[in-house]
Amino acid sequence: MAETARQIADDLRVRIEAGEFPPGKRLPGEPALVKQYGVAKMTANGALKLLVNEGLAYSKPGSGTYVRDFQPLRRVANKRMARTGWSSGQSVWSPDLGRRDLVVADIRVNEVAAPRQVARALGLDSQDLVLVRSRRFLVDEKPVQLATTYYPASLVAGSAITQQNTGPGGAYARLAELGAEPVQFVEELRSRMPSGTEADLLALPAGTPVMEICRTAFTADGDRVEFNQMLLDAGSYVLEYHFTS
Amino acid sequence: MAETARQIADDLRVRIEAGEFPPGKRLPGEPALVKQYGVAKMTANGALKLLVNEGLAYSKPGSGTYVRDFQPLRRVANKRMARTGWSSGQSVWSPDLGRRDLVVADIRVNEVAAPRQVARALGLDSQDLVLVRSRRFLVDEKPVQLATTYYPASLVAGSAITQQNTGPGGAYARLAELGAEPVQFVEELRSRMPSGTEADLLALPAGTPVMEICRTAFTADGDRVEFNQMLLDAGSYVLEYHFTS
DNA sequence: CAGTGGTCTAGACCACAGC
DNA sequence: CTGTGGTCTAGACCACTGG
Repeated sequence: MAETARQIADDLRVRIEAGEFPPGKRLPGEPALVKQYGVAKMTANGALKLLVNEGLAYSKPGSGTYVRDFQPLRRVANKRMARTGWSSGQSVWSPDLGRRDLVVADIRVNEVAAPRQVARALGLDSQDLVLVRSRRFLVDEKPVQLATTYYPASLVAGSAITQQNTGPGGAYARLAELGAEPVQFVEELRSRMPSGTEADLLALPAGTPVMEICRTAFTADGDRVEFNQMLLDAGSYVLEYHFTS
Repeated sequence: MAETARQIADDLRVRIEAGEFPPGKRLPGEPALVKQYGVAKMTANGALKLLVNEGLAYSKPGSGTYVRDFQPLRRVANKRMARTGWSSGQSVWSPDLGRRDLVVADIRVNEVAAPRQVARALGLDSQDLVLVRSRRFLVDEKPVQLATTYYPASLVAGSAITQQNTGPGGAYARLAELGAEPVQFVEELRSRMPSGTEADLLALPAGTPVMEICRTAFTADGDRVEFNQMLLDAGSYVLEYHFTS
């Protein structure tokens, strides 16, 4: 009686966390909330929308509102260091991750003048040409990551990096053949809410942030040979970094 | 004329990105939108709420809705590696960050039985005691980070780590004196929307995600001596990682 | 087909800002 | 004090789901 949308949402949140509504379970619908709490339909809708915007639930129009479940992928930035023995600690999240396939789709390759940000990252002039490879990664048909990679065009001209299929070992193997093997990396990472376009491309439910990663790759000589801009569905990923200090 | 909330928000977003409304500028208010687009007040409110939930704007009740501006801090996980010459590439975001002071507040120290997650991370039994240090970091009076650090109680008993002030060089210097200097680290990172409590503690505007970092610290022998759980205001931080592979 | 979530309207009341 | 954002109501229409 005379509850507010926020209070109804709080109530439901408590019951979700208490396990009354396990992941995947349908929450009480708008008509039920209207009857139970004696509020208007719009208020009930607002309460559910709060939960959705918090990323706790998602709604299927015409069907219901359901508790979300998380099964994030684990992205280990530096695999080689991670393999050394000392880092054998247990994972904090998603320790029992089944191995799921990462499918690459929508590969596009073209050559453009270096955008400002890219030129600065790679140490180029803004008139210099860069090779752009963009692609989309899917897991179980669901997009989880957009990636756009830039290479100095003069460096990779004629190599398989300019093809859709970069060949065995991928782009890094080709760079190594060109005498420009990347061995050192810097990643800059932000998190924010997605734009509408980004939300569409990643098929993001409301209430899901994205993680934006800008990775610069260096050769042993300190030359910058790759700039990779990634956009991850934050609900689909746990990132892992290993380092010494 | 019969615009929907989403369309109005799209319109405003375009104009924001075009520079018509620079950061800090007040957006057209609800009454203005009602008149301009011929919609109901609730629709105008919904349009502005969309922008707020995207993190593009914030509203000051009684005053107006304003375009947000970002001035993130830069957190470099491994400072030592970052100092080496090869990583001298330009920063992608916030290149001209002024040096702002990170103030520590609300330090609480106590001893409890290890929570499950902590026990697993530190390789302890759940009956083992851990020393818990929790604190809040502020920049310009605004909270930007919550941190809770756990140490095996038997390791740090009697040291200054059990005090509010850990002394010169901080906790790591004390660990080094105990023969347990942390030199290797694993960080696991997630991003998600905050709970209501977390949003309050960090004074987060709506539409701001948090980044959750779990860091485990190892000695050269591979012993785990610290577990640090951090919660960052995503709008206030850019993270930077350096590594080889 | 009935039930669901999504959205809009028109009007109302409140708390707060800032003059 | 007036103007602002925040929220609620009661009723309406739509598109979609699922039996």
